[in-house]
Amino acid sequence: MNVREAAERSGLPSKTIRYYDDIGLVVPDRRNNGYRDYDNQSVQKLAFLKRARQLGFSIDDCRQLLSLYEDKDRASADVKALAETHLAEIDKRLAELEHLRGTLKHLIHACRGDDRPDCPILADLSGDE
Amino acid sequence: MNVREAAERSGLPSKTIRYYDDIGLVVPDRRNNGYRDYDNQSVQKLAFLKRARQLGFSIDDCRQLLSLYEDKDRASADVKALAETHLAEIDKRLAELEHLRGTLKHLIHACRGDDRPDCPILADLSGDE
DNA sequence: CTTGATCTTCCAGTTACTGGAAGCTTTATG
DNA sequence: CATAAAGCTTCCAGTAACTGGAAGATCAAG
Repeated sequence: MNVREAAERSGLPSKTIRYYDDIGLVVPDRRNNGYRDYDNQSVQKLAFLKRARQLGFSIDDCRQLLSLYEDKDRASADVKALAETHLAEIDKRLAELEHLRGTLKHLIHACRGDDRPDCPILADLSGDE
Repeated sequence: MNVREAAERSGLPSKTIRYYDDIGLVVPDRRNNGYRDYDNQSVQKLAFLKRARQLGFSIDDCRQLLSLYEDKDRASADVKALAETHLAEIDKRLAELEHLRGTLKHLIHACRGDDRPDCPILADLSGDE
């Protein structure tokens, strides 16, 4: 499929998809006319990238994550170690997101209007880790 | 306190803290010698920014989030609406992170070594929403 | 067979930092 | 007191990851 359809299915702008091709992150086949030709697997990788980038993982992180599925030469233990490193990172972010959620929820329920200047949420903003 | 100590306490590099001053995100007092002087509240905002940025919220999002605590002129209903918008965004990201976590966990447990080329995780990469 | 939409590459601009130079201030040491 | 190291300042240039726009090729419809 063309880049436009890959964009629609993955949720990423075509511009970004071409950029990911340029940097070798998701490289599609080319047709005789030079057009990029994406298959379903590439679209899935792109959708995965959309998620992971949105969640603050760097392009380099994403490259590693994608390599988990691609690098057939890597030893099984390495794959597992790499995946577990990223899993720990994800768990850390989950905890931080949940903290952020709690802070905001607290704000909504406890601090309205005139009470806000005195509300104690700022003291809680930085978390407790 | 000086920028260095604010950096140590918030976890952000001093460079970034100066940048946040430049763009008016967290503006400290200045001493007579021109040095920036941060108080605890600013440090807490900086730590909050570290979290939120790491989790993929833009500077503009962060500006809004910080304004929830600062803008005393805003009507209570507006504050609540803004906070709830961001809360919804956070919930969406929580779900995405959890999905990512599930994918990785599945990889670790179900696909090792020689089985990987055939493992069905790629088909699951893009999620189901 | 032309018009309009999509595709291509390339180059410039944006966001959010990040590193380094040049210089002032403060602090530690002889 | 001198002076050297450390830390502060501003400013300017560079990086990462896009993002927009120009110039031109290609394709699908009327």
